[in-house]
Amino acid sequence: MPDLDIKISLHETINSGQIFLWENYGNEWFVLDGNDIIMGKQTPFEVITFSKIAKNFFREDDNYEKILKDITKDKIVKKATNRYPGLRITRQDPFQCCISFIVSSNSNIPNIRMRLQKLCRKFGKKVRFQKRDFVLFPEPKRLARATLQELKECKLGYRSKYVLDTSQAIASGEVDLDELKKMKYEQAREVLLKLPGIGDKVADCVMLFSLEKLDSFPLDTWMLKILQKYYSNNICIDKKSISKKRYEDIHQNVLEHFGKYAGYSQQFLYKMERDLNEKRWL
DNA sequence: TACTAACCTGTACG
DNA sequence: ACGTACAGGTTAG
Repeated sequence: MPDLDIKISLHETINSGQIFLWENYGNEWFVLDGNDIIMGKQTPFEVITFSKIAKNFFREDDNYEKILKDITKDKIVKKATNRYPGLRITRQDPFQCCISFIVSSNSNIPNIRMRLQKLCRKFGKKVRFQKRDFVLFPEPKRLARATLQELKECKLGYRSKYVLDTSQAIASGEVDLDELKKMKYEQAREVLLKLPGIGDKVADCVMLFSLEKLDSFPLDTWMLKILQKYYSNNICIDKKSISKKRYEDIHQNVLEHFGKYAGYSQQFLYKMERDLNEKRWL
């Protein structure tokens, strides 16, 4: 019996480029999230965590209908919401989210996944959950005392130094990611941008997927392409890459056009355009 | 302030 | 085969 009133689609959500460490076994989906594991079953819908703490990983607490009503004022977004019913933004562990997107720079999804898996295997704790073996994502303090050599063995390349320095800043308490949840977008952004390896785009990803900033709108190469393709009348983008000042300008324009749930709009648009271009999600 | 080149690495393509 | 280009960007100059 297909669920006609599907509120959360595990398949669409997990296959939308916001999560890299996941596995699917039929009806069951497992997502690595910090020192926890999220297991979702699609039908009947159920979410169980390794920690037994409910954390609304799929943002079950969002008023999805209200958000859809708001973002579908835009016709292109409306089309995407019809195509991907149940696509959600996730609420991820902030540290894992930081490292994941630092590692994502100038790379592609299969490669990002490979690096993160190597990080887990080298530094993560082994656990057993639902009769399966997993290795958790490493804790900040563990990565903080890794060597550059070890990180390079995980194929992080020049990102190794960024991962090490950022891990140290977080492990030492110099930057408290949980504190950023309480701040406004601009304030949290300012703090994140001080961390090495975190620039405009990565900061937006971290804020959208782990720091409760639904007004974040990561501007990657795909989103720039999308804005040029569908929104050239509303938002002017002349080049392939953009400068720092331009990024802030465009974000302001984007917010005015898409509204306070711009992050959700972004996820639907991103998902649609990637699929249109037959890009891999794993 | 705005713009560029360099950057690790795996994979897809010619 | 084997070389080249490119991928959810960031940084230094």
